Amino acid sequence: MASSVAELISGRMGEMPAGERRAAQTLIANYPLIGLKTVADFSQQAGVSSPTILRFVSRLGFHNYPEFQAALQDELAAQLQSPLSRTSVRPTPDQGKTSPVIEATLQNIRETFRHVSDKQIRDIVALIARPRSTIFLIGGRFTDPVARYTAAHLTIIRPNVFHLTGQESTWRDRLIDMGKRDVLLIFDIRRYQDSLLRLAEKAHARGVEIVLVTDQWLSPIARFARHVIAGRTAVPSAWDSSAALFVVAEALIGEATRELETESARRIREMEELR
Amino acid sequence: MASSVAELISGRMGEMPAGERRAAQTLIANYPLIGLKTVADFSQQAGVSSPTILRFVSRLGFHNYPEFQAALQDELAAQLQSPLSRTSVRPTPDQGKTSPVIEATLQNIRETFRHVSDKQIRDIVALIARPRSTIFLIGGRFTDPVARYTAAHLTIIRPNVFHLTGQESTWRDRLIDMGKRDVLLIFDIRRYQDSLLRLAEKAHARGVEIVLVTDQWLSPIARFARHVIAGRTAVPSAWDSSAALFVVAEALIGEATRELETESARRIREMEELR
DNA sequence: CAGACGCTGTAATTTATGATACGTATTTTT
DNA sequence: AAAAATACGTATCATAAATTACAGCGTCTG
Repeated sequence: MASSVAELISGRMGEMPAGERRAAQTLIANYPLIGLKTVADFSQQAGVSSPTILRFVSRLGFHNYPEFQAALQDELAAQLQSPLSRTSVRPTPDQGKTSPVIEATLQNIRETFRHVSDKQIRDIVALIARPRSTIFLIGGRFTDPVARYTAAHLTIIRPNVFHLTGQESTWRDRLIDMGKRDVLLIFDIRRYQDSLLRLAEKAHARGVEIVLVTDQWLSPIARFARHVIAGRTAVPSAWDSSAALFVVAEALIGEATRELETESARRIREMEELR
Repeated sequence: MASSVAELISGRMGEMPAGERRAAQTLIANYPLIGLKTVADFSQQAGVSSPTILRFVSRLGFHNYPEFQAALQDELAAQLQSPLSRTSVRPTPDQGKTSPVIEATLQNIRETFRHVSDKQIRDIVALIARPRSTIFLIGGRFTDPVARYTAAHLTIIRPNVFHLTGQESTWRDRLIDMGKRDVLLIFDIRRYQDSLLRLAEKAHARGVEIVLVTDQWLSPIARFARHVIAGRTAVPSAWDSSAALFVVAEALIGEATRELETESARRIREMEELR
């Protein structure tokens, strides 16, 4: 079972007539992007007619052109997810023999921050650092600890930070305290929890600014969120990894601390004195 | 002159209405492949209608959808051309590479696992997976969330997992339940907490096997611990980073799950049925 | 509270894309 | 060298995709 389209091609290049071979060569030379464009583009680039392209694709075993494009996209998706697994590039310089799960985790963190812009972080931090707003935090079954971690730090650098804890009914009642100036920071990865969605919906209805940290498949809460950060969670293990979300949380904490530098320094000093 | 589409998006995300922002978030989360599919696919994935996608694209400054796709393809082409420049061809080229704090975090994780031997992990997992023992978990001010996270997972794959929560007096009383067969998993980084040290000492006196996950300066609890894992926590920020500890926890969870594969599968199945 | 504005989805419209039929050219075979 | 078979391109068709028009809805504003 040939896995990649490129493999398929090199396997059957021999049996192909001249025109189709030109198509094959063009595709390999611009792999795989030319295959994602239209048949017309592809045919022009290859210097053949569009039916030739279609025959070529059909010879590869695909029933129609979109099916062929879907295969290319899937490959590309897999490649972009884990750049290190590319067959062409195998840099492994000194990172040597850490376990695959750890490597995947590191890659997830990197990849996550590739998709998060500075501006996004700054915008969220601006919300978090806004002195007059109250901040509520909550997470799902496995991510709630990350929410707690974040809360533990934020509560030191600024007032009015509350982690929504305990029974669902308990924090549902806290909705009454939330208003337009306030911020709800939610961590939610699949399988997404209905209870969190309901909370987000109601909070949104009250005008609360919702910040969502989720996985790359986006929790349905994204619908109500002002800001969404999508972290990578896939690792070769029975569980998803929340490490990337954890690092996102640390990044937010770090930036918020810098933002609130003077105030937080004062708070910390006062706290020390209270011991 | 904004070069990348991702950059464009993060620049204008703020001015966008809710629906278009959802589109933006979905695109960023699956960058850039979802943008190469059809408008219908994109809209469905984002949970909005196709006109919203078109308006979103138009707001980014493109005159039509194909033009937008062409821009994405050009980016992708540049990226695929020189795989090694993946890190340099970034959505936000203004910061060069990932922020120093993130880089330090990644380095910490890697460094941590360089010093942790497979045997160490295996020994600890053997303890955790021992069916007859009860497992208690606890952490310090900032690391307790990591303990909770670990507990949340372990409690799924095996019985008798307890996170020591609430007041110090509460968990001190749980000491009475701890015996020689049991395991106490402690997370503690500086500034080390006296309360945890006292707990560890007493548990040790009762013959409990203590596993300590700490920072590289080793919590005093190490004196009582059967196994110690020292993670790196230093980052250029106001706070220490617990990310390495978090990944250590995930590694333990992952290995324990594999170890208890058959039993945990059965438990998970039963749990599903109980819904 | 009424009116205006802006956002969003449904449905109709237009565009362009993939697929097919057929005739011509090219190669292969005897 | 002639006939057969295969390959290829032109022109046409069907269909799927992008686009536009419009109406409903919610949200701010005076």
